[in-house]
This record gives sequence, C-alpha cells and structure tokens, in this order.
Amino acid sequence: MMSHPEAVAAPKRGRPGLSRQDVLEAAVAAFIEHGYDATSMGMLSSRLGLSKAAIYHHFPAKVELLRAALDEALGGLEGVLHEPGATTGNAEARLAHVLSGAVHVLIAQLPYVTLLLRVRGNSEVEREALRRRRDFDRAVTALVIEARNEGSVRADIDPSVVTRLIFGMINSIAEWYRPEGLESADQLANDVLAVALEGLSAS
Amino acid sequence: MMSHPEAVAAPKRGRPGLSRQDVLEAAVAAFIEHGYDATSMGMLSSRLGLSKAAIYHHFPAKVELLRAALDEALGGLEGVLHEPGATTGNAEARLAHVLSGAVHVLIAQLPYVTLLLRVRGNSEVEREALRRRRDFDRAVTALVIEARNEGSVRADIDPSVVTRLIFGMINSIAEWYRPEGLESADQLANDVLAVALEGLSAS
DNA sequence: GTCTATATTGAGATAGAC
DNA sequence: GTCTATCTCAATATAGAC
Repeated sequence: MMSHPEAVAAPKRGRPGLSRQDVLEAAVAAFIEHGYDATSMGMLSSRLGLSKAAIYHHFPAKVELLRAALDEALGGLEGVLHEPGATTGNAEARLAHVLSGAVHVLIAQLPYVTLLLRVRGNSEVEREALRRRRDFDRAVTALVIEARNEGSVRADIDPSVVTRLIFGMINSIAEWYRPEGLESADQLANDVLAVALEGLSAS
Repeated sequence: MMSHPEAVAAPKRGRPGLSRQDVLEAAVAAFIEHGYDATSMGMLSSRLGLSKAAIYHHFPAKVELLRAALDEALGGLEGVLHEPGATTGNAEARLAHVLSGAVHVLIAQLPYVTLLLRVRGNSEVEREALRRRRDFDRAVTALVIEARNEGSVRADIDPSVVTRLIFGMINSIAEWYRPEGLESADQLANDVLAVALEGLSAS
C-alpha cells in the first residue's frame, strides 16, 4: 500500500481526478463517523463529489478501503518496535520508548489507528488485522516481563494484565484527542507515561 | 425497562414462549459479536429459533433492543454514583469507591456495558446514551478535582485528562475480560486501583 | 477517470392466519 | 406468541458509454 517508487500525489492526467489517497482519506473519515458497515458507497461518493462507480476505479471493493487503512495503522505501530530506542538499553527504558512511541503513532496516524481500534474481527480483513495487533501486544508484554525481571516493574500484577490496562489507557486517547486541542502529542505522551508509571496519587 | 413489580421470568402461558429478557440477551450477544449494524433480524431469529416476526412481538423495532441494553448499562453505572461510599468520606475515598464500583458494574453487566462502550452516536438512541455517559464522566471528573484540591491526586496533569485515561484503562477491560478466566472481579478491581493510583513502577 | 444506468441481494418491517 | 409470506427500500457491485 502507499508510496510507489514514483512521486506521491501525481493526479495522473485524465479528468480532474482524485488520487487513491484522497479516496482513502475520505473513506476513513466516513468509516469513523458512521462505522464501517453503516457507511455506504453512496455516502462516500457524495462526500467525494464522485459517482459510486468512480470509487470502484480506485479500489475494487469496499473492504479494500478498510484493508489499506488498517495496514497503515499497523505499519506505524510495528515500526515503533524496530526503532533503535526499542531495541537498546535496559528493559525499563525500552518499554518507556515503546509506550511513548505508540502514543505518537496514535496521534500522527489518528484516523487510521482509530479505525484499527474499532475492528472486531467481523471479516477476514479484520481478523488479519487483529492477528497483527495481537502480535504487537505480545511483543510489549514480553518487554513488561523483562522489565519486571529487571526489578523496575511491580511484580504483584500479571504482566499481561498490566499490558492490557496500559494499552487500554493509551488506546482510549483515540476516542477524545483532537489535533486542534491544547495538548501537544509530546505533552500527552508524557502525561500517559507519568500516570502509567507513577500513578495518579500525589507523590 | 426491566423488573416490573411482578415475578421475574414468567413465560406467561401461550406457546413455549421466550421472554422479553431472553430475546434481549440473545440480541446483545449478537450485537457484540457482529456489531449492531451488521446484525440482521434474520440472524437474531436464527439464534433464537424464532421467526423474525416473533421478535417484533417483543420489541417493536431493532433499535429498541439497543435502547433497552444501553439503559441497563447506564443504570448500573449511574447507580454507583448514588451508593453511600460515593457520597461520604473524603474525596480520595469516594473516588476510589467509584472507580472500583465502575469495574464491578462492568463485570457484572459485561455484555450491556460492552455494547455501551461501542456506541458512537450513530442514531438518536445512541446519542442519548452518549449524553448519559458524558454526565457520568463529568461527575467523576468533579471527584478528581476535589481529590486534587484535597492534595491526594497529582496536580501536574489536567483533571479531565486524568479521568479519561483512567476510564480508558477501566473500560478496556470489556475487551478482554472473560468470566471463566482466572481473575475475580474483586482481584481485577484491586489491580486497576493499584495501577491507577500507584502506577506500574516497582515501589 | 468518470458517468448513467441497472442487476442482484438482503435488509427491516408488516399482514393476517393459527 | 408464533408462524409464513410479502412489501419496500437501500445496499454492493457491474455494464458499457464517453
């Protein structure tokens, strides 16, 4: 998906012409607003000022729009695991890097990640996305276990419960974060790390 | 909704007869499994071993099944705010009571709350549910502010961000908790309070 | 690359018998 | 309280012209 070797938004040449990206972005916005199932191709064509048939020129089926969006989100998250900060240093530092990185990806790719978080496995495309998401979670849980063996994470709670709770916190950001708001991504990532690591009690 | 003065599961007398509750429970299970929109009345009738028309005898429209389910969940959460533990004592204790109570309601009414958490405001019924949920959040945020003024909650993070992050954590439980699992509701509520208040760092 | 049809399927809901 | 049969509408997707 995305970025063939050639230049990015080249509207080819035919008619006015919307790019594949344009169509995808509009579709994702509509999927978030109404839900994937409740979004009809007719609604998409209205939003784009295009006929339904024209959309099928860019994507061969409705579900391919979903696939492209989920791939974008998963690629971003998986990328965090391969960043230098996630593979060097002690486990506590690597864990902090991954959590902070997940917040940054969530914000940078907000629509795509929002869509990913709403997927329930209702089709093969959705189930494949859930598999990749589970693999990501497993990698983070492994980090939590390392940090725990290192003595930097509390040992009185099951590591996979800890991971799920922390990602519950992080992922919920997608439900209320708005780019035009007051918090910057960095600020928010710091807040999340603070609450996750130190809790909300006054020190 | 629910519990008229008379006895509970009285199957009246006509035919074999499923109760309104039976229909509602099956519908909620299906809504969770496939999503509300993607669940057809035909699927419901298959699951219940009933014709589509028979379902309309119990509920006048598909959306009324959703309304009843959301009302159940919201009633439970709102109930926590009126419990003695939520209205007496210092703010920190009241906040802890409400957070713990929310976890218990989530687990006790798991299917209904799960459905509530997936609502996006796609219809008037859904928007009304979102309004009630927002009111609940506001009440908790007010508690966080009180606890902060009391000096028991950290003052370096915005109270509504804190509330959202903590409820992100709590609400995410609905995505993975299974009653047959190892954790009891009490155990899980304790874990959530521990991570929320003290963080995951080893003390 | 986009259009105007239209084929086809399945949805929610209703009528009226038993 | 449940059934069968059906109405009506909107959805995805396709055909074929420009």
